[in-house]
Parts: sequence; C-alpha cells; structure tokens
Amino acid sequence: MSETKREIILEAALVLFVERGFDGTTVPMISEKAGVGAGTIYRYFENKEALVNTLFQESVGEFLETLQDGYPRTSEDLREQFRHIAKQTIRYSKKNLNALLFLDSHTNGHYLDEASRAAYMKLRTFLFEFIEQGQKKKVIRPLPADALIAIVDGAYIALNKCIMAGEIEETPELLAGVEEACWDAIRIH
Amino acid sequence: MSETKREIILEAALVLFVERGFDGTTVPMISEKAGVGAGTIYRYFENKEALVNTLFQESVGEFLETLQDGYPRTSEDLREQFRHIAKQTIRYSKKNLNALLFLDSHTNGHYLDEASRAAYMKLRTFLFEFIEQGQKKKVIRPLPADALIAIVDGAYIALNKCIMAGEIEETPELLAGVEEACWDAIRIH
DNA sequence: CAAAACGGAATGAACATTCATTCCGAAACA
DNA sequence: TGTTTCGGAATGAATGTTCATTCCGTTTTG
Repeated sequence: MSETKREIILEAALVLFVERGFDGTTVPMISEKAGVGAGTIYRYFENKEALVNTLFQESVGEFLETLQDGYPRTSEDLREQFRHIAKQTIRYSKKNLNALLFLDSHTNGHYLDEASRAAYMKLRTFLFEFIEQGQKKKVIRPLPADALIAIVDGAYIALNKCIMAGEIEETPELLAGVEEACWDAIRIH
Repeated sequence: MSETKREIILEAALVLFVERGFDGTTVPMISEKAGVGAGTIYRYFENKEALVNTLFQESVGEFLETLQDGYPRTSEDLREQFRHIAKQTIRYSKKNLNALLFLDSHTNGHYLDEASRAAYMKLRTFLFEFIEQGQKKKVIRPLPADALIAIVDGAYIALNKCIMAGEIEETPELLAGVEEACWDAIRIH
C-alpha cells in the first residue's frame, strides 16, 4: 500500500517534469498533483534530485529492458533487428509515453547523478552496437552514430506527440511508414 | 556601445540557457558570465522572461531569414529546395550554433509569450509548406509533417553536437552524407 | 558638471526541506 | 466484544535559503 503512494508521487512528478522540466517544477506542485502533503514526498525520497534520478533510472531501465526483450541478438539480419527496436519503442510508448518523453528531454540534465548517467550509457551502448555492427557490414551509413540515433529518436518522439495531440490517428500503416522512413534514413541504398 | 552590452548579456544568457535551461539559469549566473552587475540586465530587459523571449524571437527570426535567403521558392525541384534548407541550416549553425541549440530545446517553454509562439509558428509554417508541397507531388512520404521535420531537425542538432564535442570532424562528405540520409528519410522511393 | 549608465547590496517572494504534531489501523487488554 | 495503547505513516506550518527584482551611491559619458 505504501508502495502505491510512492508510485503516485513518481507518476505526478513524471507528468510535471515532462510538462515543465525539472527546474520548472516545484515540490509543492508535485505534492498537489499527487494529492499528498509536501512532507510525505520526503518520506520516500531524500530530496528533489533523488526523485528525478529515481525516475530517470527506472525509465531507462524499463525502456532498455523492453528493447532487449526478444531482441534477435545473433541474427545476421540488420533489418530484422531494426524492426524489433522500432516495434518495442512503440510498445514502450504505449506502456508509458510520459517516461519516453521524460527520457528524451532530461538526458542532459545538470541534476543527473552518476548512476543515472551510467544507466543512460547502457541504453546508448545498446543502440551504438546495433549501428556499428550495421556499419561494419556496410548496411548502415558511415555517419556519426549519434546523428543516426537522433533521426530515429526524433521521429518516434514527434510521432508520439502528434498522436497524443490527436493531430493524427495511429494506424499500422502509419507505424510501418515511420519505420520505413527511419530505416531508409540510416541504411545504405 | 550600449548595444554591445545588450548583446553581451544576450550571448551569456544564450549559452547558459543551452547548458542548463531557462529555469535552471539564475539571473546572477547571467550577470556573472556577462561580466555586468545584476541590475544592469534590468536596464536592457524588463525581466528574465522578456530576456528569454527576446532571445527566442531573434533566433527564430535570424534562422528563418537564413532559410528563406535565396530559397528557390518557385522551383519545381523539391530536391533542390531541400538542399537549400540543409545548406542554410549548416550555415546558420556555423554563424550561431548556440542559437540553434537554444531554439531546439526551448520551443515548448512555459515562459514563451505570444510573440515567441507566433514567430516560431512562422518558421514551422515555412517547413510545413515545403513538406506539404512535396506530399502533393508524391515526392515526400505521406507521414505527419511534424515527424518528418523532427527527423531532419534531430539529425542536424545531433550532428552539430558531435562536431562541437570534437567526436567527429566536419567534412563536405559528412555534410553530404547527412543531407542524403535525411532526404532518403522523407522522400518516397 | 549634469545626465545617463552601472554595480552590487538590499529586499521580499517563493522555494526546498524539516519537524512537531495528528491520524489511523492494529495490537493488547479487560 | 468494547476500550485503550501503541507505532509508524502522513501532514503542513515553520525554517533557512535562494532567487528575481529594486534601489541607490558611484562611475562614466558628453
């Protein structure tokens, strides 16, 4: 039951951090949105920074797990691996879109601690390995991995924002189209 | 001379906003980096929000001007128009990389006023028109314009960060490669 | 020397955090 | 079973700090 309260606080903070950023969110805002007293937050988290770092590490961890779950690691087919990454990114966005948006907008925060940076590095390494393997096999363009990842990342974040804003409807064709656009961006033709 | 001091303040604020975000940057930080007294900032800007909005509007304006400068508006060749956009984006990043990074990270700020949002809308409209024209001609994929723009945007922002961090050297081949990757992402094959 | 520009200490508001107190369900008791 | 005691969870007013902004004595300018 007390686990529940902790989660209520985390969820409220997540939403506010996505909307206003870490520095733009006050502890009273979080306590109000969570429907708890301000002091209660400090029963679960040492301070505001510990709260954001917990959120960051849990989000990275869950996202990376989702990506790795069922990943065809030993496959020689880069396209198949890419399809998996795209599919699981969509899956995670459905499970916890705010966490994905939060990750995207807080990766460079000055408040992230060593553990958060390390967790993020693991995610980054996973994606880098995919890119580098593809480059070694001359399937993926010899461009900076950062830039290639940013292309895909940007596409999926923007896509989700469009869907969330109701500007567009999510259909299998749309998802397939975005996946293909991204694949065409990173692969050698 | 007073114009110069105003610009020193704007430049210092720009760098800090890129590094730490608007809410994470304090006025004393800005005054120290600018080498002026805290009070001096208020001789040039009504308050911190006016400062960030000035910066935002000036950056959007300059960037849009750069994009429109020499734009082959009447051309039927979408590829040529895209090349121009890509080239001018690079040009602007060389002139004022921080402004580009600032724009990228502050477009959703809760502190932006009506004028800033309107200015940003103009930039967005310019890019949307390019996308929509291309979609009408069946040259560009029928995906959400937001997502397509985010792909290109993400690529160039990440590219510049790599170059800035010294992880990679800027060469004509690199720029051509990124441009082609982005074009392949948005065009119909 | 008058006027404008400047710096940085002073101010009050808003913030993160603390802590004395309340609340509540469970256990002990009768 | 009805009553009392207990302990930890929860609270929000109080605290000290940090911030944006103001104010005024000093410096620069013309």
